[in-house]
Order: sequence, then C-alpha cells, then structure tokens
Amino acid sequence: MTERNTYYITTPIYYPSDNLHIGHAYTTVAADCLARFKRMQGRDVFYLTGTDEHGQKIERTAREKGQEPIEYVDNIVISIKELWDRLMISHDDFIRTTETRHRAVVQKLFQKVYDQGDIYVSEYEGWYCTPCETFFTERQLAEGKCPDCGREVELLKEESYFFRMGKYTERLLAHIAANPDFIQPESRRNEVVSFIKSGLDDLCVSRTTFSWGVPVPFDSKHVVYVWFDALINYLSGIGFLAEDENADNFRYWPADVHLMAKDIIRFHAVIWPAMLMAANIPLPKKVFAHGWIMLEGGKMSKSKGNVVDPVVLINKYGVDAVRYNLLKELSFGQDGYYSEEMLVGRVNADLANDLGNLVSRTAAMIIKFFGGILPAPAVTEALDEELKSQAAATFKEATDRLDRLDFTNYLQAVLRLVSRANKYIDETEPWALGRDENRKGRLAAVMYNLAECIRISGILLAPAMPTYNERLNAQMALFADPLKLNWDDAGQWGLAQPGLAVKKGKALFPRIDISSLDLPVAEEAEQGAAAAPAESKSEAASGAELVSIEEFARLDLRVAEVIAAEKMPKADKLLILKVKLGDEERTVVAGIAQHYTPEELVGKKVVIVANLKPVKLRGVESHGMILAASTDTVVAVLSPDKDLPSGSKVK
RNA sequence: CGCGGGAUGGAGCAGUUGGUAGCUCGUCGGGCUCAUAACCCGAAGGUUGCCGGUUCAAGUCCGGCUCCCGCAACCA
Repeated sequence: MTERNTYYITTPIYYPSDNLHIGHAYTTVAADCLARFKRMQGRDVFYLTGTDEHGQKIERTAREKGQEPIEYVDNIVISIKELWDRLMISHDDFIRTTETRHRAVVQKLFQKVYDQGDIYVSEYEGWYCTPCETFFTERQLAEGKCPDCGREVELLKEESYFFRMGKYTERLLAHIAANPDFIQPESRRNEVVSFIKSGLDDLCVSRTTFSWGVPVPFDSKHVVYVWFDALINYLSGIGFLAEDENADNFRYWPADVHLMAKDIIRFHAVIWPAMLMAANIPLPKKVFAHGWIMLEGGKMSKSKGNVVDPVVLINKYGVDAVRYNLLKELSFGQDGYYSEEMLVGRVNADLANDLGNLVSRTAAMIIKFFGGILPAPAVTEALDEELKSQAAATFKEATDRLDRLDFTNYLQAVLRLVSRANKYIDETEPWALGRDENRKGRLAAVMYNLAECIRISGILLAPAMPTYNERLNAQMALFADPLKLNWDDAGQWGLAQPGLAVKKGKALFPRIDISSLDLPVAEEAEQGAAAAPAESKSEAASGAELVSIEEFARLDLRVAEVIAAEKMPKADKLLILKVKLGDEERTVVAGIAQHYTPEELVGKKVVIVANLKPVKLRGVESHGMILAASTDTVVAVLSPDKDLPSGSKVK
C-alpha cells in the first residue's frame, strides 16, 4: 500500500456576523460524518473548521455596538463552538483568522507570491460611498446611488495590490481536465469551467479603506482582502509554512476534501488553486459543493420567522435524529427542502419504527426466551445465508457510498439491512419457535443473527449518529467500547460474543406524535430571539406603539383612480401605476406585480399615501404608496366600498 | 438574452456510461403478535412538462418552447 494514510477534510470558515443556522450545520455535520468514517477506518484524520473574522463589515458592526472587533467576534465564536459541541462535531482544530498562527502564514504566502512577481500594485477603481466607506461595482449600485444608504457615490481610485490570477487560466483548465474528480459534483465542475473560460481577471487582494485584517507585510497601509486571507486557513490550520512545532502537521497537505455549499465553489475551485499554483504548493485533491437547504415557504429569513435553530431541534429530538435527518433527507449535491414535519416523518419511519423497534423486539425476545443472555447460534438454515450476504453487501455499499460523499444512499443502504432483519423475524417466527422446546436451537440462531444485524448496522451508523451505539450498548452489550468502533468489523459476520447481556431499556428513538407539533419552528424561533441579546421585535401587531390623532393626521391619505398600469421592465415585483388624484395625475410604483396584473388594476379606486416622500425605484420616481393588506401569501389592495371621486380624503 | 437549479404515479425524491421507470411517505386489502398503535406481504396509482431530432432503442443525448424555484435586484 503506497496510499498515504492521512485524511484531511475541511469545512469553510464561517463568517461570525450572525448566529449560524441549519445550512452551516449541514456542511459541518456532513464533514464530521466523513471524518468519523475515516477515523473508524484507521486513517490519520485531520478535520478543520473555523471562522473568518476579518473585514469591514465585522469592524463596522462591532463599532456600532461599541465593541472592539475582537471582542465582538470572540462572543460569537463562543456560540459557534457551543453549537458544534451540541452537534458533536469532532473537529481536530478550530482556526480563527485573527489568530497569529494564521496571520503569519497569510503574510508569508503574500510575500512569497509577491516576490515571485504575481502580486503587483495598481489601482482599484470603483464607486465609493464615503459615509459607508465602501466600494461598489457599477452593477451593485441602486439607481446610481449607494445600495446601502442611498446617498451619492463617487468614482474613486484606490491603491490596491492585485494577484495575477488571469495568468493561471490555462493551467487551471488543464488541471480540471486532467483531474475529473477535482471539482464535484459534475454540474458544478461544468459551471466552473465555463466561468473560467469566460475570462479571469486579476484579483484585488488588498484594501486601504479599513484596517481590520492582516497587514500586507511590506506595506502597512494595506490589509489583505477577503479570499486571499480566508482561504489560507486551510494551510494555517495545519501549521503550513510555520517554522515551529506544528511542522508535523504538514503531512496532511494536500487536503483530501474541501467541503462547502455551492455558493462559494468558485472561490475554492478557481481562486484557491490559482493562489496555490502561484505559491508552488500542491492543490487539494477535491473540492466538493453541496446544495442549499430551502425551507417551506421560501428561503429562510428572520422576517419570515422561519429561521431554523439547530439547537432547538437537538433539544427536542436529540443529536442523532437531527444529524440523521440532515444526511438522509437531502440529496447531497442538490438543493433540498427542509421542514420539521419532514424531520419527524423521517425519524419516525426510519429510526423509531425500523431501527429502534428492531432493537426493542430483539432485546425483548432474548430476555424472554434466553433470560437476557445472547445465545450462540445452534441450528442454521438456508435463509440465514441470505441475511448474511445482504449484511456483507450492505457493508460494501455503505463504504462505497460514503467514499463518494453520497450520504443519502449510504444511510439508505444501512436501513435496508435493518428492514431485512425485521422481515427475517416474520419469516422465522421466533414466537412460534419459543413454544417448542425442540426448536430452541433454531431460536438461538435467529436471535444471534438478529444481534449481528444490529451490531453491524450500529457500526455503519456510527459516523452519522455519534451517541447511538453508546445508548444501544446499554441495552445490548455488543461492543467492548461503543466509542471506539472499527469500521471493518461491520464487514465480518459473527463478531458478537454469545453470552453478552441484554437488558430492557428506554426506547432508543421514541416515536414522535406528529399531531402534537404546534407551529414548532415559529414558536421556537421566538424563544431563541428572546434569549438572544435584545433585538427589538419589528412588527408586533397587538403591541404596536400608540400614536396620537395628530400624528395620524400628518398622513395625507387619498382615494385615487388607477388610469394606467404597466410592469416595470426587468423587475419581478414592481408595477408602474398612473393614478388620478382629483385633477392631479401622478406616478406611483407598487410592489404588487406578483399579485395583480396591470389590467386588473386599471379603473380601480385605491387608497394611497399622497404625501410620502418621492423615491426612485428602478429608475422610476414614485410619488406615493398604494395601501394594501397582506399575509405571507395574499396581498389585497384597499379600495373604498362605495364609489367616491378620486382625491377624496381618507381618515 | 444577469447567474444557477428544477419539471418523473396523491406528496417528497432516485434514476451511474441510452436497453422493459424505482425508493420513502400516504391510500386500500391481507398477515402476525416478539416489538415503540410498531413489523411483514399484496394491490391500486405515472403516455417521465410540451414539440421536434438522433438511434434498432431516450426519463437518460441534441435543438426549440412553456412553467416553477433559488441568487442578484426589488416591495415607499
């Protein structure tokens, strides 16, 4: 065997501007599953995760809260580490880009690439918003103004260092072509290739407009910008280029897998390899992008109240169930939908009904027929061979699927063995065997074979469900040490020791009553928000602040007649309406294009706020706002229920 | 023509290099009683979004079209 024994796997480093959600948990759990699997196979595994803590956004947010940036991120990092704890993430290290061990490597690499001629100083030109201290590209601007604050921007030049990424175009394409597994899945590879072919610009790798970052070693006005800083964590996390005691960890490079969500594949499949080429460092073996988790009712957002807090789910269902569901329910590599209802369904069907119940009924029978001592198999029959060969096939398939990061089918394969075992009980009818003393030998073999299926599936499930085997072992003492399992033991039949003790225990995966779920996510999210440092609730209908009649009177509400309506070009939600207000005509832009067609509105009398400050939307000036009532899904424009002349006052 | 994903039995999804369409849940019928109202068997249910092309053969390749969904933009 010449294959090296190390296995280095990474997640992205997360940006601590907010608490993490289920999407981050997904990546990290998947990587953890792989790391545990490889460890069980005896590989020398290094699993790295961490946080990307630099940048203007962090700096500004911290200042707004009256904190030092480091103080601000320290707090968030604590909560992230707690989350990984709860999810039983087994990372070997946690790298923070603010640590000196990271900063030193960034500076060394920057210097190295500079010395070698691939970093040069030039000018970055962009639209600059002075109050926001931010550059924007032409495309980012909102009607020529700052997309953040709406103020004027000016075309400014900033001195910046640039990385000659364009130079590596051909080498990148050649490498991708020569290594089909480098970018996975395939659809992402195609995307990256066409992106590269469309032309690579040199990359701006330093900034002078903020200071919260790693200083450029030879030019202290500059800090290293974003990706040139962040990506290097994969090296600094194992002490690469450091001349110190960590040198031992060099052996992990090149990384076996960089795992991430699809939105940052380009940075990992283009910028990162180009940087490594420039620094003359071997490229990682594989860059794998999985899909996004979508939530029922659209993308998760705070205003929709559908943010899923993994901690809440763990408290409710346990870490094994949460991890299992993430890995099983979503086809890795593709986008998928998530809902708590699905989680409950999955957990009930697979873990409670099939797996948990298999353990429960087997244990009960061993207790009933053999006094809680696992018997040795005595009388075997042909049927047993089929069971054994399926167990062997399951081991092979699970191994194979995991190696391909196909978590869904890995778990499906294991569950098929569990199902087979349940069927085996029906086929052998142990309760009938138990009534006949002459068939006790056969009964013993049946019990033993079931225990074997439980043992094997237990090993195979260990990477996904880190607490399962410990809990299982309390009922059926199949393992000497349930925390130190050997993967290949699942490939051998007959390792369960006859004589081991079987005890009645609590249900390993209690069935969840789905009808008892009361608006689970929304309610829990509220609790989470309440516990978090006070963030004001924006729209509490009942507890709305009271206003005086004078304040209300400041609004000039009028009946207006829609005389023309058209869709705003290149906008999904906007309609441009011409309305008549008495003798006056004015243009109002309304965000109701997804609920009303222009035809429906023409001739309609609506209510508008007539004295609203005009604003430009997509280049069209809007003089007023149409009033409409709405829920998440329905929008209804208000209209007086008697015919009134346009211009009538509303109060 | 901003970027990307998708359209497969009631629902959610698989379908590797083209060769009779599978899985989970649900529904209906049956069986069993060791078990967490769990388990096992059987059945119904799809002209694989539309049109055209390549081929002996296409869900699977090519072209066109329609519709959905994310990102971005945007809700005065």
